[in-house]
Amino acid sequence: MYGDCMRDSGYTIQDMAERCGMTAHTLRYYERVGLIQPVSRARNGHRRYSEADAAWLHFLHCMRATNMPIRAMQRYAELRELGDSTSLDRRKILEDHRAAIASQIKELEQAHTLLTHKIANYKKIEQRIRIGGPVEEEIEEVACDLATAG
Amino acid sequence: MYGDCMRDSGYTIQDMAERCGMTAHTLRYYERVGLIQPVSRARNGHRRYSEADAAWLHFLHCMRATNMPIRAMQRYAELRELGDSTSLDRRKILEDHRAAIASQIKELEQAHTLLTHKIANYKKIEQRIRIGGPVEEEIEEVACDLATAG
DNA sequence: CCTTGACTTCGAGCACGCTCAAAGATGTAC
DNA sequence: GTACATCTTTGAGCGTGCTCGAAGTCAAGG
Repeated sequence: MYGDCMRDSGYTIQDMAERCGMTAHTLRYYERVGLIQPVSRARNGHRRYSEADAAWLHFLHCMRATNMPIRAMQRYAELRELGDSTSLDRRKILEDHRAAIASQIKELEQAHTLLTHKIANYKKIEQRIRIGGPVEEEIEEVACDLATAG
Repeated sequence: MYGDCMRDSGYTIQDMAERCGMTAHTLRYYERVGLIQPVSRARNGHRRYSEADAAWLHFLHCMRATNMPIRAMQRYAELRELGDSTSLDRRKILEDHRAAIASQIKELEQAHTLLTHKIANYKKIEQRIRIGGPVEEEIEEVACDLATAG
C-alpha cells in the first residue's frame, strides 16, 4: 500500500484509532462535532495526528469512558481553545465530572456488595440442590433484603 | 380523588415510581418488556404493586444503575421465572455483571485520579494568573502526561 | 351531572453516541 | 494500466432505553 513518501509525519487515522481505543469513524465524528480541532493533513488530504492530538484524544477517551456527556466535553474543548483565561471554568467542569465519577463509584460499589451477597446465596441454593435437601429461596438472613429478592 | 374503597391493597404505580427512583412510564415499560411479571390490579384495573414487586424493582434499578443492559436483565428475569433449576445460569449472569462493575470501578478510579491531578494543575495556573506571573501550560511534572494535555 | 385527576393502552418519538454506506480521490504494487 | 488498500466527505441510519401523547376509563367531590 503506502510506502515512505506519503508519511508527511504523524499518525494515520487508523493508527490513532488503535492507539486511543476508538474507531476511525469516531475520530472523524469527534472532529466534526468540535471535540478536536481540524487535524493537519498529509499532501494527499489524509489526516495526520500529532502527539498532542494523541494526548488530547486519550483524555477525551477517559472522559467518555466515565460517562461525561459529549456536550460537556464540547464545552470544555471550546474553553480550552480560548486559552488560560478560561482556567476557572474548565476547572469547574472537571470538578463537576469528578463528583459525578465519585457518585458513580459509590453506586457501583453498593451494587458490587449486593451482588456478592446474592452470588453467595445462589451458591448455597446450589449446594442444597446437590445434596437433595429442601430448596428455600431464603437460606440465610443477609444484610440487604435484595440478596434474596430474585 | 381516591378515597378508601379503591385501595385494593398494594402500592400505586406512582408510589412505586417514587419508592424505586423510576417514573411510572418506566415501570410500565419494564412490565411490557418482561422485566417484571404482570402486576396485580385493583378492581378498577389500576396496578397494585406488592412488597415483593418493590424488592425486585429495587434490584432491577440497582442493575440498571450499574449499566447492566436491559437484555441481560430480561434473561435474568426469564430464568428467575423458571425456578431454582436455573440457579447456576443466574449466578453466572450476576458474576459477569459483578466483573463488569469491577472494571467500571477501575476505570472510574483512574479517571478520578487523573482529574485530581488536572484540577491541581489548574489551581496552579490560576495562582500564576493572579500574581501576574508567566503562565506556562505545564507548571509541574505530573505522573500522567494527561494532567497537562488540556 | 360535570369536573378533576390518577390511572389505562398503544404506538410513536426522542436523545445520545456513534456507525455505516456511497461515491470518489490517491498512492503502491504487479 | 489495473487491482487494491486507504483514505476522503456527506448524510443517513441505528441501538438503547426510555419518554411522551392521544384517547379513553373510572371513582370521588362539589
